[in-house]
Amino acid sequence: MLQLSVLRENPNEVIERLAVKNFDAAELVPLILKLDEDRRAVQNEHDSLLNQQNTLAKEVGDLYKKGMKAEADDLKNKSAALKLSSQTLNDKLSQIEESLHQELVKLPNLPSPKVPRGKTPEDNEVVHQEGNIPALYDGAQAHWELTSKYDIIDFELGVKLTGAGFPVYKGKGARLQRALINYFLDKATEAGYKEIQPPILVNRDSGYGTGQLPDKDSQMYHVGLDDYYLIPTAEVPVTNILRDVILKTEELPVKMCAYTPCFRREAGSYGKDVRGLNRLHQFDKVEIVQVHHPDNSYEVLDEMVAHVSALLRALQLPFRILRLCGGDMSFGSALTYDFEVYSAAQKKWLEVSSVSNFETFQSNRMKLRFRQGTDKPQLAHTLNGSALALPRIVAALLENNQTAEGVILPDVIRSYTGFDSIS
RNA sequence: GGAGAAGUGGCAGAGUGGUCGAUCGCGGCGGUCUUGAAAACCGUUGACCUCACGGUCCGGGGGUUCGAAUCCCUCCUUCUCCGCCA
Repeated sequence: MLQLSVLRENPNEVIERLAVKNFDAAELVPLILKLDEDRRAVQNEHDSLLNQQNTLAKEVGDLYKKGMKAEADDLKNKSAALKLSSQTLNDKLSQIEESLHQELVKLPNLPSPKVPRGKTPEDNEVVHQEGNIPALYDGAQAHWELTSKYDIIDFELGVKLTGAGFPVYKGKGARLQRALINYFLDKATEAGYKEIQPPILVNRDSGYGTGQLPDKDSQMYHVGLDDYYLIPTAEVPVTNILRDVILKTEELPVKMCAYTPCFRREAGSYGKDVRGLNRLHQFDKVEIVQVHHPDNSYEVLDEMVAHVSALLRALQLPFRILRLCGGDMSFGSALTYDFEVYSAAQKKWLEVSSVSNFETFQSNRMKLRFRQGTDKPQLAHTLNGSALALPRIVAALLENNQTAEGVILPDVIRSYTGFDSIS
């Protein structure tokens, strides 16, 4: 959620910058400012009525103490009239506040100046690429063929148990999952992130805090009986740990990481992109989250990008980094870098990580603040990134490292798996 | 699931209808003293809206009253005991 103060001070700049995200705020911004003005006017009126009521109530008390019952009863009548009109104003005030809030949450976060204009993924800017695209041998297969050939991931069995997009990992496949999770968590811990094991069901407040609610609720699985949501990413419970918290400056930065399964309904995505591990309803992911002072959050974003790069480098996967264009960015992000690995048999770049700075967009929603000395509390910046999402990493590892004799695993993961190859 | 108790400021804990936004303590911050520190002493110390005046907030919501942290209803949460259980 954008801060009202920003809208008040630079309404035109807000409109211009949102245009980079292809969001037309030309009507919404003035509407919000009008509601804001109304709110303050009504609140002033309401305040002064309450003030009169408070004064009257005190006078009534004094009169009773002095035994002047008749005068007191007189004032009571006056007070009753005041109460009626202040109630009306109060209703009006809540009404305005509600619609103000309703309109305000419609505004996406402002893109940082670095964000390129553009509408589609083609307009994303490739800022870095490294690693060699492997030349595969003649009989090379896509990962969904390899997984069934070696019996390590069973998609059909998942359909039997649950439905499409819920694969069953078996034997070395299951072991590889566990190995990657441990490896990623160890690396995050080395980098100073505190490991968290959060709930994977969250309530509405949490969903709202990170920005999934109210708009993207159709992308989350919902447990109706208890009104809980299955998390689409660990970002939701982990960032919400600090909801309604005022930190001391010395406590910044807060660095947390977590492994969780993630659940996404992926409503509306069909076709060949969903083949095999490419798009699942349940998948494993290690997430890194930082809460930072606004002054250097962009340096921290670079640091997180470097962390993810190091992981992919260690796994010897060819990858590239994209700076997302305005049209491809998420609602709440100010700047996002996507990581894609090249999966050689599919001959496709697959997104395996997304690292974003949300600036104060999330912290404003969840009242996540810090205090410098005895100053007023100030909104912190929140950042997060996948480090990493497993399925497409597994897909690329299988496809890129396949030989006629089997899949050869990269060195760094072997001490975690306990085996060197899958055959 | 059954029975009972409780939810007040960073923590601890008073307050049960009328200057209570809230006593006191601890912690925090500032100061005096000290070579420095500790101790001691003095002062200060919640959040939100508002340019300000002023207003709001004692788990959430609703109600009674001229007036509620204090009374009533309801929901939520926590604790204790019993039952069940990974």
